[in-house]
Amino acid sequence: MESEELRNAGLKVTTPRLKILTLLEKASERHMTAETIYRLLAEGGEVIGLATVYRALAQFEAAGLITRHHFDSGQTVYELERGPHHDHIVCIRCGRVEEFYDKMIEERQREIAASLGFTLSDHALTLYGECNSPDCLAGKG
Amino acid sequence: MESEELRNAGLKVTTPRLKILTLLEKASERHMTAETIYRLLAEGGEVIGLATVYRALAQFEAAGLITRHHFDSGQTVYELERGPHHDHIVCIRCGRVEEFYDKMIEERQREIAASLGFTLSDHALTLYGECNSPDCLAGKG
DNA sequence: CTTGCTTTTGATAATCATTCTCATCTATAT
DNA sequence: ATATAGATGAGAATGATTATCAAAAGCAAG
Repeated sequence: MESEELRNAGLKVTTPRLKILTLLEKASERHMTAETIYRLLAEGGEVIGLATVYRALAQFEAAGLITRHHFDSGQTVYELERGPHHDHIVCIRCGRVEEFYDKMIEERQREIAASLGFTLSDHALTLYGECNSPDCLAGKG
Repeated sequence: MESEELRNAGLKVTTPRLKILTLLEKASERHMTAETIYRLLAEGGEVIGLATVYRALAQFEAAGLITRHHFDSGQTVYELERGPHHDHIVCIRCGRVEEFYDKMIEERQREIAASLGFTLSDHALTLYGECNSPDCLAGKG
């Protein structure tokens, strides 16, 4: 239950936090902007202040519940942290996001960082291209 | 000469554009924010409107003269396009940026995109870690 | 090398995403 | 039920970037 997750993260269990966390778990789209989360909640009748949405997202991120991504479009998107690490591929036409994991790339990154004298702590890999899904080719995807 | 580059890019040769392009070519730091470019020019006695800096950078990017990067800090940095493609590794302590190119990673990316049904057009790979340079370990790097 | 027309520039207003402020409200321990 | 630290919401503030518009500069023609 979401209450547990919040408690474990050292956060008080409040209505706004529960609503936001639940949305992140239930929404069909895994990668959302703060604005989108705010809007989806409002459309569902749950009006939560935008500032509260930003605050909760920052706290969830600090607690490791979610991850923040900066794609090249400049938008900041949040994603519920579940399952193992993965990278992203974004469709430049319809914006759809897919995930992937590649062991070889992960290993090479560590080698490269080491060879440059860095202690690797994180990385961001995003591929951009055109997904050729029917929806995308049609118009809006 | 820079005038040529501007003309080839289909841009009129103007003083502000020349100054900005020259700075990008001469500066010791290859990755700069618009604000930094503005400040460096001002310090060098070349006061150019900040709006003009942004405009010129956008035009240079459209012309393929420079590239824009979004690192996870959220800041937008511009880099003169010279030499072949490369990716970046950023020190999370001092902000230093190094470049690298890895053929194996490049190839895997193409394979991954294809396997997911995408036509790859671009990618952004940035590693984050601590560079262990003396300057960085000291204090400011 | 002046004229005229188009583009560019600079100062500043506007916009957008995000964070801050602060008075009010709520979760939770007692 | 009560006290209190922490959370919320509305809107102001901030920072980065873009838009507006009058004045200035580039460039082609005479």
